[in-house]
Amino acid sequence: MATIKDVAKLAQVSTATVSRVLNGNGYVHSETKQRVAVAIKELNYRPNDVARNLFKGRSKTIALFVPDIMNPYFPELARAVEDVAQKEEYTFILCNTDDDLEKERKYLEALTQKSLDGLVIVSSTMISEYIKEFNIPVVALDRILYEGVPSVTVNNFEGAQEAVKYLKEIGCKKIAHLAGPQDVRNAEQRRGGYMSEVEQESWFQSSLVERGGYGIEEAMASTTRLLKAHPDIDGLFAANDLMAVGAIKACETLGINIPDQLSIVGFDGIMLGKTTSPSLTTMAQPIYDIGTAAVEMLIQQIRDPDLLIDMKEFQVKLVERGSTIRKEEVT
Amino acid sequence: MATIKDVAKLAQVSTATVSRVLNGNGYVHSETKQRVAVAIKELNYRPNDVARNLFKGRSKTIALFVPDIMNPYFPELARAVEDVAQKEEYTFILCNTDDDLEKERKYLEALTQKSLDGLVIVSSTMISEYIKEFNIPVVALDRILYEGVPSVTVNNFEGAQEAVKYLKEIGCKKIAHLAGPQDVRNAEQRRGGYMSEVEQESWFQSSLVERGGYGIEEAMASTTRLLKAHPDIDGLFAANDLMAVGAIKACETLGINIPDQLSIVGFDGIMLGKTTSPSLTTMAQPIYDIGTAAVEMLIQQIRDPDLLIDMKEFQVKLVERGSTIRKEEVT
DNA sequence: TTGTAGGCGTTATCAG
DNA sequence: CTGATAACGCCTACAA
Repeated sequence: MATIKDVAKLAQVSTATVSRVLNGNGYVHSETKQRVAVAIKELNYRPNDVARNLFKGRSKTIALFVPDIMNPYFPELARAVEDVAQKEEYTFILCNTDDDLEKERKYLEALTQKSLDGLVIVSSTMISEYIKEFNIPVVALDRILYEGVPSVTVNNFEGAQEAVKYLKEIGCKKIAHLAGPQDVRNAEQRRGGYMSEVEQESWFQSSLVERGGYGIEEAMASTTRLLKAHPDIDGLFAANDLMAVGAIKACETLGINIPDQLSIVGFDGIMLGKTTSPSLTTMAQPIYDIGTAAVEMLIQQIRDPDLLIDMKEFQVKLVERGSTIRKEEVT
Repeated sequence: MATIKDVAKLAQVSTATVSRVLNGNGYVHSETKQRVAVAIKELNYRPNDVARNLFKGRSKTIALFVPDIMNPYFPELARAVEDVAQKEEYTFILCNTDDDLEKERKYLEALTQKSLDGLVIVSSTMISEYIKEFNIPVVALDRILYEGVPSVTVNNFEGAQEAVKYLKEIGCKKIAHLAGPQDVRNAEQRRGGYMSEVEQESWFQSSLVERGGYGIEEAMASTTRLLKAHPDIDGLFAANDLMAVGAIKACETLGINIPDQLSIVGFDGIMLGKTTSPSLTTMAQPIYDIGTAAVEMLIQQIRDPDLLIDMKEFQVKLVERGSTIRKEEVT
């Protein structure tokens, strides 16, 4: 690998001059600039970023922390973040945290040593103390960490309300909820939205809410329990699409026809919902846009660290597909 | 951030000594070692990796090039690569190349400037010249690049043969093939496997092979065309799971019952195949293991650059699910 | 067993 | 307009 010295020697100038033409700083006679340019081309010289980073103390690198890239929600997010990073000439590091505080800490420590510039993080575990300690620009995504960290989220509460309203409107008379993990903020918000819509209903009982993890298998079990206890449920709102898919699978096994006997609405709008049979009606998040917004916010923070904290909230949108159907009015 | 100098000062030794205890090099009196250790703890000192990398010329960083992380095959792969990287204390960089040669080149250039240590690459476009030029350890994954690059693959040809044999065995009398892109090596191998099994059959016609991209939508169109032209097809082998899912969706629209009227077998074993209705019979790849093997091979290359080229081939395995059914013998 | 000094490749400052 | 030179933080001969 050629270094700046080689270029300087070949062009018969000092390294300082080469550096100047490289960065477009200071004055350089156009003729010497030419000579340098030629030398650079000649040697196929590329500046060493590591040396640069050492000098500057930053690395033009950002990381994305997700619980698990295999969860279908995250690839689209990762894609968005990577696209922007690439466009802005940042290197993109991906970390799977498994929502494990210890793993998060390790990653952060390792990356700090590499002068990481910033971090987009999806986490329900990461605590303020840690982040503050590392003193690095952060944007929280999907789930708010704590006051004082810029974040990008969606209107979980209202989205959930809308989902339930929709189920009511198409004629559901008894609507259950598959709730997500208690320690995940957005899951609680969605449950809150559901509750606010059904609490006053005469048919409501607390046993219509079934708790579980954010996964397919668990949701299948939950759904089965739910339908055994309440065979007359005709509407189901799942806290995320994965759970909704689990519900669909469970109903397939139980011989319950969707949407005729039971209408199901999910949350997230992941691709998976398009390929099930029936395909899944869902409250879709603009996942790609969320990711884009998050990095852009992050890069702003990096450029101007004492920018005021920004919070952006996206709106979810009802996407009607095959898992719900409007009941015929029986007047 | 505390530096090695701060530690040296506090421990009343030279930076050389601190460096020695840090790296376990050379002799250091156990007592001074203690003092240094205390100072390190005291200052919460962490060595600056950028400076280290500058000195050493390597960065403890590896990258994974995939066409698009949103393609359901890749998250599992990425997870595997990242897991090993993390375990071996490498930083993991993810790049979406869109199978675009120019993008690949840009990434490679940028990463080379950052002293990338090695690269796992899934690509049908990347050409030998480029890689050689950058002179960096590489492991090709899923699709072989060219002779002389270590690679990890699966037995595409035999796997495809097995899929077709299986369809025959369960009683299919006319088996079509949804072939993948012509410029993707593994797609051609799978087509080859199919051909070798059907060429001799009296019912075979070349129009039973329908070409298309590796995506759902295209496959829906191809399937529809295929079934219009040959309504009597009772078996279908798709070059990958995504296409198979497309085929299932198309049949749903066409009112063709799967598996009763048509048995479908995919290739890859992605999670998506579990959630369709019916669920997808497929030739499953050990995706996670493949990823693991690739990085491990890469790290070996990094440690010992003039190791002999290694090629590893994994076996695909038939996973029977709902999209195929054994026909009753009519004797 | 420990310290000194030079260098990894760049950039910014300060003279000239 | 250009060239020395001192950092950035760390590591490894070479001396002592």
